[in-house]
Amino acid sequence: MTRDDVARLAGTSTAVVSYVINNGPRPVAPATRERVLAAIKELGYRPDRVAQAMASRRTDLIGMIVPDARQPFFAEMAHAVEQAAADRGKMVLVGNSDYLDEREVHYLRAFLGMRVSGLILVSQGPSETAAVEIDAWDARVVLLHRRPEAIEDVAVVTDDVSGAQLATSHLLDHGHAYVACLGGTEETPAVGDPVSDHVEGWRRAMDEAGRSTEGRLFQAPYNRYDAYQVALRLLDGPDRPPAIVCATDDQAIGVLRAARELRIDVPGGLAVAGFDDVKEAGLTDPPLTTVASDRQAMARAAVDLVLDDGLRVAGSRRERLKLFPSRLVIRRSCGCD
Amino acid sequence: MTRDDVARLAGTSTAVVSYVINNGPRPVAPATRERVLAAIKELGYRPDRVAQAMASRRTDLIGMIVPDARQPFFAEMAHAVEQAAADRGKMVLVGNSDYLDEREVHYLRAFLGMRVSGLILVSQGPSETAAVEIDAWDARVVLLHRRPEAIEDVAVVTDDVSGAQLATSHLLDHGHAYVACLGGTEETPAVGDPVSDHVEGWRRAMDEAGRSTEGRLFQAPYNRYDAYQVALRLLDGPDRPPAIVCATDDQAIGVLRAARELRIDVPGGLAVAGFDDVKEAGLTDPPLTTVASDRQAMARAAVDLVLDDGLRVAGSRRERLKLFPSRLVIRRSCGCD
DNA sequence: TGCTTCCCCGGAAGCGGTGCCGCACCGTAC
DNA sequence: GTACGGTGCGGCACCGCTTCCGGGGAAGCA
Repeated sequence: MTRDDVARLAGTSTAVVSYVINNGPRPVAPATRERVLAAIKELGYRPDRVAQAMASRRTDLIGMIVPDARQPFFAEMAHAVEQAAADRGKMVLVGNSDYLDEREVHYLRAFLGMRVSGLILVSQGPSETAAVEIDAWDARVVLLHRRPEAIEDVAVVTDDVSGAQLATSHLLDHGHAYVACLGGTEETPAVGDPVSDHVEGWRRAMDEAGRSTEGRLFQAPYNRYDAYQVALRLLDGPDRPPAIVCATDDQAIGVLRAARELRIDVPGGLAVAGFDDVKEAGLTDPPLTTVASDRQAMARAAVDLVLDDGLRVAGSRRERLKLFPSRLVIRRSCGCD
Repeated sequence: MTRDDVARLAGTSTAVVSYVINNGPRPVAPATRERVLAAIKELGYRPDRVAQAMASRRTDLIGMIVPDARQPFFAEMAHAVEQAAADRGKMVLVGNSDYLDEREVHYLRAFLGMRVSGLILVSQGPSETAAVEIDAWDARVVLLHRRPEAIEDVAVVTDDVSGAQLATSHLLDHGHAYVACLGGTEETPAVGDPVSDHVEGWRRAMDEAGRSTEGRLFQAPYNRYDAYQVALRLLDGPDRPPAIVCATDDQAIGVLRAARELRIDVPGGLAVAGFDDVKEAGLTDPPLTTVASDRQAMARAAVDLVLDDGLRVAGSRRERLKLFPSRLVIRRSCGCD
């Protein structure tokens, strides 16, 4: 089934079939349109998207790369983006980098080669190869959630510094001597990594309260399983911290699990706060106090930026930034209630 | 940058460039090949995948449709498929149907229009529209995990009946008077729905042990959040069941959470078993006894079937089935240890 | 040396659409 | 009756790549 068949049956040219399918670029007389539509239906004709993409040099695809869609936060993010894109008639292809630069670039190349109309990148590492690939293709990219230094493109991120500060202060307000911080795995996380911002926010809050941060920053991968292992060791020691802010909810869930294992009461013996407000945060025991931002709105912003020409704005990195506010969601793991 | 540029720089024809890129279909003299490769590198040429797809009438894409990739089970399944496909040089596009027939068909059409080389369908509802769409396109489809009656294609599924039977018997062996079952939401789940098989397995085990199943089957959506709500009501009643087998681990997690809320000790006051063995099952409190199957192998089988011509086999539905065994993973929620 | 045979390579015809450009036809103004 | 503007369609040149087919040159053989 090709346009030719349709054109023949409708007794028109193939051009007219195109005009009808795309509502343009030239008008078609109502009667002709009807004939074409009828022929399409009769033959069960479906335009070949590949051929359309080839000829029109565009697609209604958006590529999205995330570190690992099995983690709830990324899964929810991807879902939000999918919805926002669907609202604008676009489809999202998502690829998992598995926290590997190499796979990130692999998907980047693959998506770009597929002529996606834009790319939403929830980056992981330093992404230097990704950066060169991006401007080799002169691709339309928006960074979401993380903002690696190597990549200059427009970014949609949350105010992680304030968020962490909020959470830390809140924990401090509960009267704890200090608050430990569970960051990412990197010794010195790159600028643009939300986790480094979390750490920064935590530092500020601690400083303001006049507490030392010395030796109170711990490292764990962002997922609950590894964080659980780390927390097991951390909480079992002699100087167990009275409170912990985590860089992600998933880590916090691991901490909660470790605390239960060790029969440490939360929040009685240990206060915990997370970050991201994943859906599950409401169903942990105790429910997790965490830092939220408007995921829907961020997804929409990212999609809008990538589709409209919001990307090509000039200006410094700071200006090419869409910063969403963080707010504290108080549940019970902090000691409230 | 097109092939023409490469050909010009290398001093060959465009055909030769193709031969080099694809290692065929005709051989190229080593010296020529080198020149072409050098030109490609110098220009930073990347073949246009869309044009390749258009000309060759194939892609290295596999479409996959799942109900909701935010649920751990589907996320893990998708990940396994992604890996299996990557091993064979293919890329997977995944779409979420959100349990809506309409969106399932939407993705089906979209993927088919993109000329994917095959489709792996983790279906949800009855999928009748999906079925007509599939043979309208004469698409290469393999069903994974679920097997709606409307779709005739080859399926890769687990032996859910035995699995549920195993789990139920095990719970019974712990001496409980009976085992309740938490199934899906449908009054009469369609044939091919694993959940209906779970229920069937549960029935058999109960029958064998001479226990009545009357009024002991309950309904809940497959996710932890809704299952939690259902469990809250179920467990709070006067005749709380002594043991429950759930149709999915996610439901079981919801049940565990509800039990904790109600201060019911698991497994002391309530034994629980799940189904699927998602990663998280090892990290619940208590760790979840569940039914596992080899997800890796199933993913590989699905990918192999969809890519090779395993699909076109004749034979009855029963013959067009790849059944993977279920095995019981004993942890602590059942009362062991 | 003349004729096959084989190996490499190039020309060119698609793949299934898009969309520019121009033509034919009709109605209106003069 | 001729000139003219507008409207609706159709011809056709692409988009960038694959791959068939055939030609030309070198090597092999008599």
